[in-house]
Amino acid sequence: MARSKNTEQKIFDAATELFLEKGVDRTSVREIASKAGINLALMNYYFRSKENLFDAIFSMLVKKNSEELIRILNSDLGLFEKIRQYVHVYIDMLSDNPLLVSFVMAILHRSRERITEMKAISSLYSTDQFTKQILEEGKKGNIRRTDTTHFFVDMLSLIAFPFAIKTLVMDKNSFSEEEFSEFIHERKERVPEMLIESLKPRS
Amino acid sequence: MARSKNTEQKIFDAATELFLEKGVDRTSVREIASKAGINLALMNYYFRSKENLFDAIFSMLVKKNSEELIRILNSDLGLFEKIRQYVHVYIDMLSDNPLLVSFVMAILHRSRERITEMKAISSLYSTDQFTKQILEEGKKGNIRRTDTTHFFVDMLSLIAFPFAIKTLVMDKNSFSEEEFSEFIHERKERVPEMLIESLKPRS
DNA sequence: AATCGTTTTAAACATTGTTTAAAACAAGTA
DNA sequence: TACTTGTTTTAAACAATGTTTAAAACGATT
Repeated sequence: MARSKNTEQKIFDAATELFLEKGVDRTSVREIASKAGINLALMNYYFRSKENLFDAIFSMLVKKNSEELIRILNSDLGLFEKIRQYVHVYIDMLSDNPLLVSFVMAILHRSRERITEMKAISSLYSTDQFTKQILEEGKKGNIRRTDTTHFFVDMLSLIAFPFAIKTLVMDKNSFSEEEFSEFIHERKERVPEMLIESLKPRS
Repeated sequence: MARSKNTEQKIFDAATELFLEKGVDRTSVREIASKAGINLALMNYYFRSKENLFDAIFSMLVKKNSEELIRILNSDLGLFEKIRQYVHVYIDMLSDNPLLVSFVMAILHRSRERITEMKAISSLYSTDQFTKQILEEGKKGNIRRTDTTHFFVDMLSLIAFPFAIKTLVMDKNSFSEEEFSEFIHERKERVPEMLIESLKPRS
């Protein structure tokens, strides 16, 4: 049996917090060990290396946060309502974990060559159903014919980027944390309307 | 006189390339010295520390790339034409330096607490003229009344974020470098039209 | 209480950013 | 030339990093 309740989990939790807060490369193993209250070498005992620990944490974060989003995309909601729900849930999720975007961005830059092998990433890719829906509505004439890749990128950009530049936005507008939250809250209405507007046939 | 042509510049150039490519924290001083063909200790002789060298490089990159953008924002172009030019020039600039966005994103996460003191950043803030223009056009009824902060964030998001997730977009769509360039090229028309559309009075 | 596999520990290792003190150099001065 | 002065370069050492190792401590089974 384990001597203490669950050493592996303690390492995992401490590292998750530190990685999100300070970034992987600026978090030392000794810092993780100290926060978890364990011996330095136990990190290498349970996870083979710091990089391996990071991979595990990254996978967990992506999986935990992407499942509900994928469910919405693959649901049989109407297109406009689906867009509204997706944006709403996505922004709420990032509001709960505002460091997630910057963290993922940093990772995309940091491990560019390893992206393809990071299985967790591909779980974000299930847009087939959503893509088909846009194309069909286009054929029916209910919306403008739209490049689905562009549209999805537009949607992700409007949702996620503001979190990545949170510091800049707060600094420039002298926002408090509450004011930034309010700003983000407003985007839950604004972004879907903007996206839907861009889909409606030209008047 | 300097023994070799310009050691300081050689360090600066080598570090710039490596920082953009691999990120600051994953670039060692010995690697910089090796690439620049100089002794290890010269980095600390010319720049006081690696962090200091990074600050100098970051300032240079921001200044070099932001001047033309600020000029456009403060010009007396009509609003729609100004938006078209801004997006066009910005995307061209990022196309020439596609690692810039990820680099800046990583920095925003990495040095969150130092952002305010990074003077270079504030040079991106000169949006007063642009903001005033949007408000005035709104009053005149030429466009919808729009929250200027939201609009500027929308614009930046649609311009910059696709570069940050370049790897994902290429991976998902099996894009070659050329195809990604073409994709980005298309956004130079798409993004301004989407933004302008969102400003036009509801039909 | 003896044994076995698992978990934890302290110590050492190579590599990182940084500092130091001496050497090498260019330019001016006698 | 020979000598001095200030700048630039060098090699070596430093503390801190991620990692490995071998031994100790532990819990469970016999």
